[in-house]
Amino acid sequence: MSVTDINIRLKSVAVITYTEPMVRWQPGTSERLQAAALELFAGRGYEQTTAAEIAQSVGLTERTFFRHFSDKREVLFRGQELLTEAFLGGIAAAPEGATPMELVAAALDSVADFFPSERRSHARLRQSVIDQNPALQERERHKMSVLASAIGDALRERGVAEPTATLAAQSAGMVFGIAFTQWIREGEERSITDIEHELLAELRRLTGASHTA
Amino acid sequence: MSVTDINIRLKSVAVITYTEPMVRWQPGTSERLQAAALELFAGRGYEQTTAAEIAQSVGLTERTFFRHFSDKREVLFRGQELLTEAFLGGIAAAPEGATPMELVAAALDSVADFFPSERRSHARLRQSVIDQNPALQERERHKMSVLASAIGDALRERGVAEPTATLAAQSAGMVFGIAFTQWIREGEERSITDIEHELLAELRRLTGASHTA
DNA sequence: GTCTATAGTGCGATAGAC
DNA sequence: GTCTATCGCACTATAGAC
Repeated sequence: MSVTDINIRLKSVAVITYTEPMVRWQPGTSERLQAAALELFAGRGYEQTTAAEIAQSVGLTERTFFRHFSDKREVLFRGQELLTEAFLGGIAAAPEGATPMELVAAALDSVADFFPSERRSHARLRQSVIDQNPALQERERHKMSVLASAIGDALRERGVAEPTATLAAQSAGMVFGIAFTQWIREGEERSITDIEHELLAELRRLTGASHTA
Repeated sequence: MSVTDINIRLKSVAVITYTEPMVRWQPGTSERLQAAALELFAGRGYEQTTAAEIAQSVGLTERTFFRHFSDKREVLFRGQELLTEAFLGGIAAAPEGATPMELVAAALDSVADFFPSERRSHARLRQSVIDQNPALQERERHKMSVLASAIGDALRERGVAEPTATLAAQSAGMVFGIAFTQWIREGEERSITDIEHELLAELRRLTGASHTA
C-alpha cells in the first residue's frame, strides 16, 4: 500500500465525517460556554465555579475557555457589543437636524428589540448572578461606560459640541441603566422604551425644576 | 504554676513591648504603601508591578500589603470614602425645603476642598495610571457607582421619591465625573466647582432644549 | 507567616477545515 | 499547503484559608 493510497483513504473518511459536520468542533462554542456558565453561576455561585468546570461541562478544557473569553467574567457580558451597535444605529438613523436630546431619545428607542418581554426572566437570572458579585458589577459598569463613550463619539461625529456630547451620551447611558433595572423588577409590566420615556420626562422635570420647594 | 499565672506573665510581656511604641509598626503604613504603589505603577506600569514589590519597597511583606488592601487595585482608591462623606455632608447641610436639583448642587459644591489647584498634578499622575489599565478603570467606575448609590440613599432619606432620587443621584455622579476629567485636563484653570456649575447649566439646556434644531 | 487554589499567560503539539 | 480551534503543560501573581 502506497502513501497515495493512505491519503485517498483518509480523504474519503474526511468526506464521510463532513456529512456529519463538526464532530470535534461543534459550532457555537462561545454560546454553549455562556449558557453553561450562567447555569453554573446561578446554581453554585460565581466564585464557587471555576473556569475549568464551565469548560468541562461542555466538553472543553480550561485553556479553550480562555481562548473564547479573555477572563472569567467576560462570559456573562457578550452581547453588549450588539447593544452598542443598536444604540449607534439609532443615532445614525435620526434625521439631520435632530437636537442632541432627540439623538439621545433615538438611541434609547433603538434598543427595544433587545428587550422583549420574553427575555425578562433570562435577564433577571443573569442580573441576580451579577448582583451577588462585586467583580461582576464592576465589569457591568465598565461595559456601560464603554457604551456611553461610544455614544459620545457618535454624537461628536454628528457635530454635537463638548461638553454637550459627553453630557448627552452619559445621560443616555444613565437613563438606559435605570430603565433596565426597573424593567427586570418583579411586577414591572411596561416595555423598556416606555420606562425610558418616563425617565427622560422626569429628567427634564428634575433639571428644569424651579428653585422653590 | 496555674493557668492564671501564665496569663499574667503573657500580659506583662505585652505591656513591655508596648512601652517602646511603633518600632516595627510605623504609622501611616497604608499611606506609605499608596505612595509607593503610585510611584511604581507610574514608573513601570500597573501590571508589571507586583504587590510583593510594593510591599518590599517600604520594608513590608506581600501579606501585609493584602492586610491593608483587599486587592491590588484598591491601593489606588482609598480616599473615595472621604469623598463620599463630603458629598453626603453637603446634602445634609442643605436647607429643609431644597429641591432635588438643589440637593444635587449642594452635594457637588461640597467637594471643592478635595480638589485644590495644588492637587492637580498628583491627580493627573494617578489618572494616567488608571487610564492605562482597564482593570483600574473598572474599579474607578465601580467606586463612582457606589458614590452615586450613597447619594441616592441620602436623597431618599430626605424624602425625594423614585425615580427622581436615583436620577438625581446618578446625575450628580455623572456631572462630578465629567467635571473631574475636565479639571485635570492640561491647560484647564477653572476650579472643579466652576466646571460643575457650567455642566449643570449645560445639562439644563440639554434636557430643556426645544425640538427644533 | 505559610500554604494552597484559582486566574490567567505563553508556547508547542495536534487535528480538522479549506 | 494554510488557517484556526483545541489541547496540554509549565508557569506566575493574586488572593484567601489556615
